[in-house]
Amino acid sequence: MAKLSNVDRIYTDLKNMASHFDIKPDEKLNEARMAAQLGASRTPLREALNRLVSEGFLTFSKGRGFSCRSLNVDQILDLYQAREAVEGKIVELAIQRANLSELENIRDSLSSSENHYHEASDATDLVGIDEQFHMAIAELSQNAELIRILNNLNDRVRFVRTIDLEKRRVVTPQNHMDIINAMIAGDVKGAVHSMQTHIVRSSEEATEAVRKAYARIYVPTPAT
Amino acid sequence: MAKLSNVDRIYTDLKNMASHFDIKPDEKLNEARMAAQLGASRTPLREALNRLVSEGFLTFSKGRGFSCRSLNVDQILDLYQAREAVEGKIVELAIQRANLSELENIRDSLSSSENHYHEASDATDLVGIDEQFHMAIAELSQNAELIRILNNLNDRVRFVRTIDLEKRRVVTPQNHMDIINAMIAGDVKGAVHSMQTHIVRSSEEATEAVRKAYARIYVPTPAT
DNA sequence: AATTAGTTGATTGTATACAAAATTGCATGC
DNA sequence: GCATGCAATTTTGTATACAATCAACTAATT
Repeated sequence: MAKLSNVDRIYTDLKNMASHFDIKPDEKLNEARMAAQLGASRTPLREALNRLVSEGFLTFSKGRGFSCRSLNVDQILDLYQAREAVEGKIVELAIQRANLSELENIRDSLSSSENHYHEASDATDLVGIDEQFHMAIAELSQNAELIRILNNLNDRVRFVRTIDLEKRRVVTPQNHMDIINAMIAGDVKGAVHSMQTHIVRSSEEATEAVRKAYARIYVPTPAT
Repeated sequence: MAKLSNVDRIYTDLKNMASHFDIKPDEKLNEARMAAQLGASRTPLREALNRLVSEGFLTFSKGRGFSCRSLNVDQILDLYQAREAVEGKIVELAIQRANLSELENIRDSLSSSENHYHEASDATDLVGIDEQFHMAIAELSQNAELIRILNNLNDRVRFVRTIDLEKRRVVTPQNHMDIINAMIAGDVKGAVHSMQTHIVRSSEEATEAVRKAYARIYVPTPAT
């Protein structure tokens, strides 16, 4: 409906590639080749690349062009900590501003998706379900800026989280239930604490996940 | 030393213009005219514009080009709330990670700049001193992502804060002293609370400040 | 053998041209 | 008077051309 510009399309494609490290960490990317690959000229490509620089997916240095961001544990931990800050505030605001039925809706869709947690075949789905929960709460905060920041943070940790879940296969729907129940009870402190604990727990796996992510990036999968 | 590209220069200029609403809220900007004004062609201009879209200074819609973001109270309050979230976490991390002398340095430069608070002729200086304090603490958090987000938030509220201080002429160095003292004492709860209170207090003036900002934007100053 | 200078090739940086789309102004009809 | 449709004009969207810069390689000098 809302017309998508060519730049938007290129931007989305590139963001996916950068998120999944299809462009390898620190790898310089060739504009002409990439433009051809995406079926466009360098002009709209570079516009999209500039957006991604501002969003932390790429880096740029004059004369040397664009490179994928590097992948290291410190950066990932920084992102998780930023999520703690942002989502703590989000929970606080959501409790203030949401009405009961909105919160109950989230809780209900949570119990119904509990099945999915066990059926879900690949880690991508698991991460998707988790993100959906967090974004649903974020919407209730009614703070466009926090939503925007959280979206960006999610985009940038998604790959590592997916890799993490791929092997561990452990997801914690109980955490989600604790969070939403505390919110329904109006227990701000408890809800914020549950949320932050939930995120910290995820981040603790980050070190190992980054190592796995590297293996995944540099040893191509046999087939899909 | 670090070579600045043309795009970087244009980007910086445009960001200043957008920050100060030299481009009026919701005003569509003409690329050809703007390019001429900045002494460049549309190609690097559009690259810079795309960066600013990603950073929340401008909006873009296909076929209609770029516009300045709109200015309203809700958005400003959202930004202040995001600052609360981010700076709360920053204080927490800075206490964990900074050594005593680093904190004492900030305290010392604070007392020496107290003079400036009274001498400082224009509101721009006052806001600058305030931002410097907040960024100094942010550096001690050693979290690049939180620093990055805070920089962006500061850029986007600066104009309104400046307008606010211009008339009120009231700045609260005591707040800063309370924050840094609590940090030196290792009082995490107290420090976070002081920081957030400090920000909330500022945000309470936002409604009035936005009104003043509008007056400033649409009634050009006689001369400089 | 190591280092530096020079040369070549590839890649980025920017201007410009042109095509596509949107806006404006005007005329026409209701 | 107001809305509607069409033409003219402006503005945006993208490709391409070319200039400036960088990287890689070779060759010469110490």
